[in-house]
Amino acid sequence: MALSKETIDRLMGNNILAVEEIEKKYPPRQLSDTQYVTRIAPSPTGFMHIGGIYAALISERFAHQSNGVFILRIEDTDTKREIEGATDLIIRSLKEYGLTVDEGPINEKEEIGAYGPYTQSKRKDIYQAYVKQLLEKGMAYPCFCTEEEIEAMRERQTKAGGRPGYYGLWAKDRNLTEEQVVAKLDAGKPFVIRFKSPGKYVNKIAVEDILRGKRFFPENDLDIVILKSDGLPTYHFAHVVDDHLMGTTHVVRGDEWLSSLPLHVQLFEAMGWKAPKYGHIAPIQKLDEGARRKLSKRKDPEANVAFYGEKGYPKEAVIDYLMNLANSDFEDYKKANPDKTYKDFEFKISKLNNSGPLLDFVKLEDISKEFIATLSCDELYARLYDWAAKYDKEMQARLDANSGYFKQILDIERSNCDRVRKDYVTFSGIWDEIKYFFDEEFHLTKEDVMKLVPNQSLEDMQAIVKGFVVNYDENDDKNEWFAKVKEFALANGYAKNPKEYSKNPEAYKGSVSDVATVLRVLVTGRTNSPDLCSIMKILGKERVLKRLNIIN
RNA sequence: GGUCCUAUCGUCUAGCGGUCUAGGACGUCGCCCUCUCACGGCGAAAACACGAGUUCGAGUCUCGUUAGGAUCACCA
Repeated sequence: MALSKETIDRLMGNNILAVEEIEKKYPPRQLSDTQYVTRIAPSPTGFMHIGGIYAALISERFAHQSNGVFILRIEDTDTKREIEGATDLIIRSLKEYGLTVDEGPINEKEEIGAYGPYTQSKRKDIYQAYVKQLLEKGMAYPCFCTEEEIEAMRERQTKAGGRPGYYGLWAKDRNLTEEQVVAKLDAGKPFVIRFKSPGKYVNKIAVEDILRGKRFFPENDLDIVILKSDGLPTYHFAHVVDDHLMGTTHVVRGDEWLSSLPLHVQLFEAMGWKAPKYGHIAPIQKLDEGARRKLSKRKDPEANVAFYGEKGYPKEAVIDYLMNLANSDFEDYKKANPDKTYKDFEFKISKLNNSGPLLDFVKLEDISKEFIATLSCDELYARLYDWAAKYDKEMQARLDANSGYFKQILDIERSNCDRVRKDYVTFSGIWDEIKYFFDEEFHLTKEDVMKLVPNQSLEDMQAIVKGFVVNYDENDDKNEWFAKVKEFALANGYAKNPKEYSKNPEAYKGSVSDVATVLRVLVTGRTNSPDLCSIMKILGKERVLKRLNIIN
């Protein structure tokens, strides 16, 4: 019972594309069955969510691992929520994390790929052509209900204990006669186009999910809106049209879509198209006062990928962490293959957790630390510099002014030793670890020292300094340097090692480690630091002596 | 409320009927190494949500219960 051609033209206008023409422009891809086409389809509504990167990583791996195609499609059909610059941010974020898109927008103006446009607002004509086709087949109809009417209907439905929605007898515009439609059109009433669902709620359908296996749902019987009054499609319809035309083989998306799966399957069937395979992934969650919840865009700063950049987590660490969340055996792989990257790892989408992983910063920090430890001094310097240039101008200025000095500092126990220290967790945290190397940041007082070394008297500390200074030669290597410290310690009532001391604490003033601690605190203001001998060499004799003199 | 998803150490998880007195990683704790702190090495504590069933045998299969989560828009 389709409407007449005239009425459909009034509904849709009369310069609608022919669907045959469209289909011709989007030929099936020449790919084998084992090459997958995936996509991520974010909305430009604000910042890039870490969950978006997570989903992108999964889709990207899935596609590229199979020698397939990874598409970026911008879903900007909600003009009210759209935010200026958000598309650009999405593109930049993906790029930053090494998620290479084969097709899609590459900046605000250009795009790559033969199946575009990849921005939904630019595909308006395409959707409308298919809506018109559905109208012609009598599988869709105009609905003139106002938002208030729909709202009132929903209220009545829920009050009566029923299922809310535009379906069955509630779908009052479903069987409008041609005359009624024309009359409403004449009256200038705004309308939407709804899909005339052929489904029955009591029927059960089976749908295959690549992560979860076969699942059963009630058939969809909701006459959902496919074309909004602004002429743009809703997600459901755009998804079906785009993924058909673009040849998507696997739709990997958030599990919030699971419940509309019956609808999407039905839509594909109504269009006469083969539906893609679906995989629904659970969202990343966080622990909030003992309860798990989805990361909130508004409440949680860590939901924003920019957060990780600002903090200076290396992007490799973030990706490795996310990969670990997706496939926990990735860390075993990394351990067995330290030189390989996540791209060499055989990612298995079926191994994804179905309940939603919890964001764990302790683990991320561990991965980050391990990664930074693999960097050479020059690499670390370059990475730190890039970070500073973007997020910390003051730090950048310091690096510019003292690059050689910084490299010396960053190289302590790095290139010249087989086990690299893991003091640096993030780029933003490095400065705090090393700022004692800068006199303007070094304000140690006698009182500070006494607080930091409570088990040594001032006299003993002064004696240690005196004993150290007489023999100090800045050209000594590590062994010579330490031999002198030891010599002094032994001659002055300190045990030669902590074990000896703890065996017989009454016999000593402390152990050689106490001697080292006194020197360390005086020189660095901290009770822990990398190799003291190296630090002193970098600082230079003059400054070392000045610092040692603090307690005199 | 309807529909749907999920459930193994604190966290990420391995496990796909016997090889599970449940394995790994991070974290925690202890010991060793050690000039401090680290690094490294070794070790410990730490989990199958609960209840029925199927079976010779259940973490693994079925059903219930409970608890989390998602969804029910002219938002995606």
